[in-house]
Amino acid sequence: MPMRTKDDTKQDALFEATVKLVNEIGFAASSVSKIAKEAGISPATIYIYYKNKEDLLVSTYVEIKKNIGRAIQEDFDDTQPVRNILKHVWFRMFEYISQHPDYFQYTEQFANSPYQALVDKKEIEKFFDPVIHVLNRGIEQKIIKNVDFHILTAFVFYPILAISNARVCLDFELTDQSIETSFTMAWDAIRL
Amino acid sequence: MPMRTKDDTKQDALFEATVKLVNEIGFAASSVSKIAKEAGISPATIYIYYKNKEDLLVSTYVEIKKNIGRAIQEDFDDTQPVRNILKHVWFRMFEYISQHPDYFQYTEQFANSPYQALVDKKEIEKFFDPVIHVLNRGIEQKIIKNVDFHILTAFVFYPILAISNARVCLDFELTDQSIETSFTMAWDAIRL
Amino acid sequence: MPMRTKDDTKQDALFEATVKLVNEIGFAASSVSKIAKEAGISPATIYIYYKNKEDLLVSTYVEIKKNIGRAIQEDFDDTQPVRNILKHVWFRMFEYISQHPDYFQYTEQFANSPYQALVDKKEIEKFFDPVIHVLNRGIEQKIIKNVDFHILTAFVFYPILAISNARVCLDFELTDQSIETSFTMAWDAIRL
Amino acid sequence: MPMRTKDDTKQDALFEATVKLVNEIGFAASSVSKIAKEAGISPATIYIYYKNKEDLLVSTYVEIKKNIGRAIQEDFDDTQPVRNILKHVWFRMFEYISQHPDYFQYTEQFANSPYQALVDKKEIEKFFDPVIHVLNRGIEQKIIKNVDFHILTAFVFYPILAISNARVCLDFELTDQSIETSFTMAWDAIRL
DNA sequence: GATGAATGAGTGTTCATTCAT
DNA sequence: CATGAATGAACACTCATTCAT
Repeated sequence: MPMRTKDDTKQDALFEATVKLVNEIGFAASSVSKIAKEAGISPATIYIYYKNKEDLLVSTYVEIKKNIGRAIQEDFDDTQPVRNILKHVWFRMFEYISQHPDYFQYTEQFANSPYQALVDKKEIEKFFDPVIHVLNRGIEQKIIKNVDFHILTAFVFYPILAISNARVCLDFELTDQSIETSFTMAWDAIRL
Repeated sequence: MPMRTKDDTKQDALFEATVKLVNEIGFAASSVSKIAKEAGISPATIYIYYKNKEDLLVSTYVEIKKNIGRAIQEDFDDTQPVRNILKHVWFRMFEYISQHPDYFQYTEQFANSPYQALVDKKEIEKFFDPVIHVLNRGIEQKIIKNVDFHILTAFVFYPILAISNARVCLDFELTDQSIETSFTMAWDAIRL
Repeated sequence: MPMRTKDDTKQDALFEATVKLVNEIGFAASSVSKIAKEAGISPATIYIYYKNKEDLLVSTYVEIKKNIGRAIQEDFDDTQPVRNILKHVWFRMFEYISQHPDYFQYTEQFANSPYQALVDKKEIEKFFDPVIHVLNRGIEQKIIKNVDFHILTAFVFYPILAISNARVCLDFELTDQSIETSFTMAWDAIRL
Repeated sequence: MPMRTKDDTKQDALFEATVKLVNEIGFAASSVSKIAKEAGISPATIYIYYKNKEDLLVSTYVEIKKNIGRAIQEDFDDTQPVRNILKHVWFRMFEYISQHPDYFQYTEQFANSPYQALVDKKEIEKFFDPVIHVLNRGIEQKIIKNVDFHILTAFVFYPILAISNARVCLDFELTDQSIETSFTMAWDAIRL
């Protein structure tokens, strides 16, 4: 949590530099000084905006998660049927990852690092509350299988990550048709 | 030309120490000397068994993947219907992850680290050939949706990881019933 | 943009420590940490002033060579006859080596180490240009034998090193008379 | 001083490997294991033939010096006039260095390393006794300047090293004529 | 005699962080 | 607010040497 002060451009540069470097050379190799150099500032300056390296990395993660949460809730229409809403959210998420593969990749690396333990899970879940709400509604309406929330997301959203990962890492190409099919598969998995 | 012989227990200890430490403190923090200390040997000794740190980590990963591949092919019966085989494999994998959460978690961390790029993907895929074969058979028999292999696995196997991850990281409990349901969901996702 | 300024005394101490240690324990044994300890600074600090160990050693060499070049050109009088100039230079060099046996010994060790290959030979030769000029003048005036510059210096200056080396290493004593004779020998070697 | 045992070929290989490696990568970088690998034997085997690394390097040096001493005394004819003998020796030495630039370069590196202090100077000088004898005869016969032996060799033999070094390191070419002249210069330097 | 395994001590270098300016 | 200088601690790795076989 940065203590917002004068120079927002520095903080933005820092955010971008962190994501870029972690994607390029990995978590372990992304040192404070390298990030600082990438952002065009002094290593010491980082400690004005963030408590320490951990804080920088965690804050960057939370920031991206917030962005994703915001993105999938754009044009969110609670009056629609459950399937429509989920499809909307699903495509929004897919789109976000496609447009920001670097942000997405950062979260993937982060989520499998020990830093993950330092994140306030409640704060993250907050960003995704509306989606949880819709899933619960689907269960109540006997449209969706009555299983734990974790299992549902494992079939709805986790595959997006897997597919995106394959796309990013293995240069695997996706047609519009197969994206459409993918959502159908997600829906088939959870619907009653 | 006689000589002192290589000590198999040392290499085993090294394997276990690597997995344990990476799980406990993460990839980045797992230094060669810490791994050596955990294994009860000198850091220098590691370089007798492995070319360098990278080789140690990659070899450990490949070893686990090989184990998983072996595990899911136990009692593999190609004469069975596609669904039965997949269910068998699915449960085998679930069981393996449940019994070796540390091995599994290591692969998860590894797969999202920059080391991942160093693995010979073909070698890994080899271990999972029979499964790929069954999926293809399902497609030919018009039992399974005709989409890319990456997408199919994203819905069949990736959710296992997500669910297991939740179990490991969030102490989320699973009933036999919900495991059963989970496979049904995987199958519903991919079946025609 | 204020900052802490670089400490000139540190770099001087580093220079002296490098020379001293290389003379005492040799090139191979002079590790970065030993040099740092001798200079009274942290090993890490060296990397603020020099790119790496190689840079430290090469820079130290070039610095000494520059000093020698400067020393032998003091009171250099181009209007004098060739022999007088050479005698002046010869004695200046002899004096420098006598007064700075450690600097001189450093260059001797360096010149026979693999680091030698990393030095910009042109840059070094620049420091000795006037001397080369005088030798050429002597050749033109038919006072000095018309042979390659390398051979001339091999007889004029290289013996100084040999004699000085003997003095430093073997505690061999030199009288003023024998120094005088030594120059005569150098001159006899090259004069026509 | 190796304790000559069964396998002389191993010791020869060791000698050649040591010289080769020191020339290629320098003194500091020439580790025992690298030398062993170059010689095609185990590092441990070196300790059968030599007390330690130092012993290996020093013995190799002494061996080469002995060879040089032997070489310059070939066809040595004590009945000849002083100048003829010196010329003979001078050319023999020049020839040896030309034919064994690697051996020569090893001695140059060694003589400027701290190992040099470990050599029994008397033992080396022994190999060159006849030459010293001739120089003394020249002084007695008032043919050669009456100065210390170190100064005489500094002008007779040291320039050979300087010229050879230039040849080896700087690809500087020598004609037969200039070799002839070089000896004349050496002689001019020391003759009365 | 000869080996590869094994290691404590050390290598050059980078780290996250602090501090005087 | 922002900096480059400074560092103790750690890094991955190699060293010379010993030892059981």
